[in-house]
Amino acid sequence: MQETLQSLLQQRLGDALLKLHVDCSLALVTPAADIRFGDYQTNAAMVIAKQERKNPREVAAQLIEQLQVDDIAATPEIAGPGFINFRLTTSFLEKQIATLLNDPRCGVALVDKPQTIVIDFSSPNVAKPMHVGHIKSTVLGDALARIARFLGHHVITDNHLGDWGTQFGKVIYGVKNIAKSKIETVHQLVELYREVNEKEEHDPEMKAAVREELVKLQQGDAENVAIWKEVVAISWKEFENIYQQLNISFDECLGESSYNEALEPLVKRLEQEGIAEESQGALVVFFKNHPTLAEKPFLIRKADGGFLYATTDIATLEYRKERWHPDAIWYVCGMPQQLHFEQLFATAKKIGISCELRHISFGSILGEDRKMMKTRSGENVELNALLEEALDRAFKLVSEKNPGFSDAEKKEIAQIVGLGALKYADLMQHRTTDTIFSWEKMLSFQGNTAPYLQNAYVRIQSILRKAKEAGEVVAFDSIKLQEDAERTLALQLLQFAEVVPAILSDARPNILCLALYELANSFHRFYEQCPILKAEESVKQSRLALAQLIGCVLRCGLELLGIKVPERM
RNA sequence: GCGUCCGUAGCUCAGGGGAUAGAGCAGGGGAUUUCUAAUCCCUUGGUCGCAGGUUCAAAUCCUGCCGGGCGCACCA
Repeated sequence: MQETLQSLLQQRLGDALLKLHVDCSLALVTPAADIRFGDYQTNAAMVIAKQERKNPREVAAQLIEQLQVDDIAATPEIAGPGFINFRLTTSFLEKQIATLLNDPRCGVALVDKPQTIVIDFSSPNVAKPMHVGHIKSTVLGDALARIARFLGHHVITDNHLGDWGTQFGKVIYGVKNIAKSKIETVHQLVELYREVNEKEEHDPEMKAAVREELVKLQQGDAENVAIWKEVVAISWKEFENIYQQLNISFDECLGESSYNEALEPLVKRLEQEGIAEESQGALVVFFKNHPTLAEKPFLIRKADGGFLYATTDIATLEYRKERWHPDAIWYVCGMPQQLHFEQLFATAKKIGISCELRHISFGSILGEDRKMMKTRSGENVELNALLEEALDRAFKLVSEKNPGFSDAEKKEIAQIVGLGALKYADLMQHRTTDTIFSWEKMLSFQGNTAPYLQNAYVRIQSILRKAKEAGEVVAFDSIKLQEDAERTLALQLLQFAEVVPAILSDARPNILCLALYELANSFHRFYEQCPILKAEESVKQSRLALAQLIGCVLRCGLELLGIKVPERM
């Protein structure tokens, strides 16, 4: 297991505590809260002082006497109420940074105990277009999958498509009775659905006919099944196009329809086992002694005998358990569905499914008016339109800056920058905070945005290209950290190994975004202050190597978020 | 009504027991014959919704209140 700076210091602290015969798991080494306090700090003395009713600064002094860090840091200092501050030596940082060169993992260790994790995300509904509401689940789920895989976990991504349900009665009725020509797009399906929906309101006969079509589908009627399959295929074609643009793929796309056969026996079993009971004509699961769910029954069969998405979700859970024996299942799904997942997980407990179940929820996307984002006519904003606008805006941006690029190159760059900006905007905030959608902000070159990070990368590549053209053969074997800017960069580069593993504990890619932003910011400062190509030979070598390393970490970090980097922009 | 999440600078947000609460934008002032200024530097701006409590230490934990979002039986 590779050490990070933090774990190394933590170990040294542990050794010192051992010598003092103190057992204290709360004594933590953390990155310094402020550069004035050095590189890392520990509150160990204060925690121990509390336990043993001693003076914290005295405890700190004793601790420092036992701390063996002279090979890596200056003598630790006591500060404030009893913090111990560590300042790593430059030579140690230089030594450590050398291990990063040529490391494709940028210093990030694999986890000790790989887990099998099923990640359920995206999950759009068939016969409807994907809209803004799907983007967070899709982008966040993909990023988490990439990160978990990178750390060595066995990840199964599963797109739980909404490809079954009452809406198909209407769609099939529409296809059979209303459609004038062959249906080829999701928009036509939506139109059809809308028309049927409106007409059946004041037409009981039609309502009955719609219902009949649904029943026939559920009973396996050949014609209706064929229409259903066609509808799924039309939808999938459009989804696939979006996923392709977003560079997102799935191991499995087991939609709700995959579990049709399992529902009946499942419900019977739950009833027999006394887990579910009848109530007001429906079959429900009660959680009688649960603090908050006591009065919230979980409906698994309607009074009319139909099943619900709760039913499908239980069946899906059992299927996943059986097929993959996962250690964890993550549901990347919006906040409004919290109650549903609490109920689902409580049910899982009742039926003896013990793997870790997490609802990874996230905030909504709001318009600049702070209300749910809608089009002027009050409809959901379609994802297709959103992607198109991202590409458009990015294309204009590139064209302004680099009119000389060919259209093909501009398009390629627009794709990377525009979609990167869109994804990054969904990942850079704490996931539960609502996002206020703003093209201007996400495409800005200032602040914590994808273009800012991509631009840092592009500048690095430009320098490396020039170096190559000038015939520089860079021996990336030694980095000398002379300037403050260089030292800061080295520290941040080494801390990448600490940040990435920390993301999953609370599913928060935003901490990676922040770290990358700070790295890019430090690079830009370094870029202003420290000439690279014009520096004298030995310094040039070191700075080129440092720049290359920054580029690698930026690229690696952005890739973990599902974002690409351009070579020019 | 019950549940749940949230209230931090003019705006958008970090920070979720530790030091003097941080960024970006906006406002003010500077830097460019460039290694891509799509950048950088300096600066103004905050009783962390309010009131109690726990603690050596609270924006952070607990309780109450105020204000908002979302969810609560046959949609997903």
